[in-house]
Amino acid sequence: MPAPAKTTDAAVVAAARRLLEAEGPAGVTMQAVAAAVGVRAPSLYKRFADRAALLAALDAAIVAEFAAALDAPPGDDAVADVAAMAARYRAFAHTTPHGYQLMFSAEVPWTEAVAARRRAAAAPALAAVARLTGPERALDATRALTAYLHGFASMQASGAFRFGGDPEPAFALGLSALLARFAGEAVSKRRRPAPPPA
Amino acid sequence: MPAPAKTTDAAVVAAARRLLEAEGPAGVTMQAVAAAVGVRAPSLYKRFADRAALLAALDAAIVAEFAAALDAPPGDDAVADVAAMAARYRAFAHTTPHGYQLMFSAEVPWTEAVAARRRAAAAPALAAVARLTGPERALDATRALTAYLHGFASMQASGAFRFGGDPEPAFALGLSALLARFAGEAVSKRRRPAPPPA
DNA sequence: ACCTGAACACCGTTCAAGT
DNA sequence: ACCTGAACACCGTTCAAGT
Repeated sequence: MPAPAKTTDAAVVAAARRLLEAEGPAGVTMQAVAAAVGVRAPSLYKRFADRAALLAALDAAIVAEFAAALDAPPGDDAVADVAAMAARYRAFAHTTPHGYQLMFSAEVPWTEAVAARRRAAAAPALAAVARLTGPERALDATRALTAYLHGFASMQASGAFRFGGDPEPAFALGLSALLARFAGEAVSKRRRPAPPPA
Repeated sequence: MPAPAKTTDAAVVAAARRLLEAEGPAGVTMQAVAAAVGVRAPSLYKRFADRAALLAALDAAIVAEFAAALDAPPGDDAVADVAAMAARYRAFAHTTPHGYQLMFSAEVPWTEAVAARRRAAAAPALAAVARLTGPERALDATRALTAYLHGFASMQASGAFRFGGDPEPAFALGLSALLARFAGEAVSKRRRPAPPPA
């Protein structure tokens, strides 16, 4: 009758999280995770239906980390707030590349629960962008900005931009183009005088 | 002494290409590729050092496909040329998602040869952007644009943007913001009158 | 109730043996 | 020269048997 649990769901996910960042997704094997919590691989199937379910739980933990990393109280400059959030986004992707990439990986099966978590995590970003664009354009603007941030982060992570020098000016150029348009085009460049008539 | 080759490197890569698009990267196993060319898995090791080398050859084939899909003769409107290239970029990613994604996958080991192929494939895009920005800003602008296109394509492929309706207006918004900045800010929006003095 | 060893199907990879 | 079966280490997963 004694059946002492040797571990917990949370401990399993935490072990998976450590393995992910240390070894990449291929290092998150059922055997390695089990060993990290002092158990044999078959025991994990009492807690998670299969490896995909474990990865989905890991994804949930990472989305929470990510949302916390993006979070900051709004200041009085909406442009600066969004720019700062963009910087935090990049910092997270750079600091924890495997965790970041798992959120976009096909290894995490797409379910309604996954989608709901992402929407919840995106809400503060949407709100910050809305302060810049108004509510009408907030969704489109957030999508465009997120695409840009994700594209830059993932290309940098996968080794693109390895030549031709510093990618920072390129990042700044694209970001300022987006923010300027979102804010109504009067932000980071003075208007030039009208061109002379033809 | 007879030792008739049953297949060729090109046939192996072509079989891998078909498997990739049909089943995703996990479907590209040495056994499945071998079976597709009428051979047993160990024979593939006479042609490719290991699965990573096969994937590198597959990547080369895909980069060539991609470059061909982007290619088009320049017209007389540089903005329209870049916008059209962006549309072809998206079309490729949408039509052949697994092929597209392999180019950014960690499964393809990063080597100097891989990097050289990518630079060659990016040259026409760089040239098209240079017609818009001048040579000084062309590299930064191409990087920013590529990040945006890649981000949008990969988020759409991974199922983001599944809610809140059509992602097309978001794509158009971000693209026009980038192109307007690249072209010097006078493209898709009329200047507003100067704000009244404070 | 939870844990375990043994087993199965499936990988990538090596290698001695065939022709 | 190229191909093959057999073998090995390693996966994910199942299940009967232990406590």
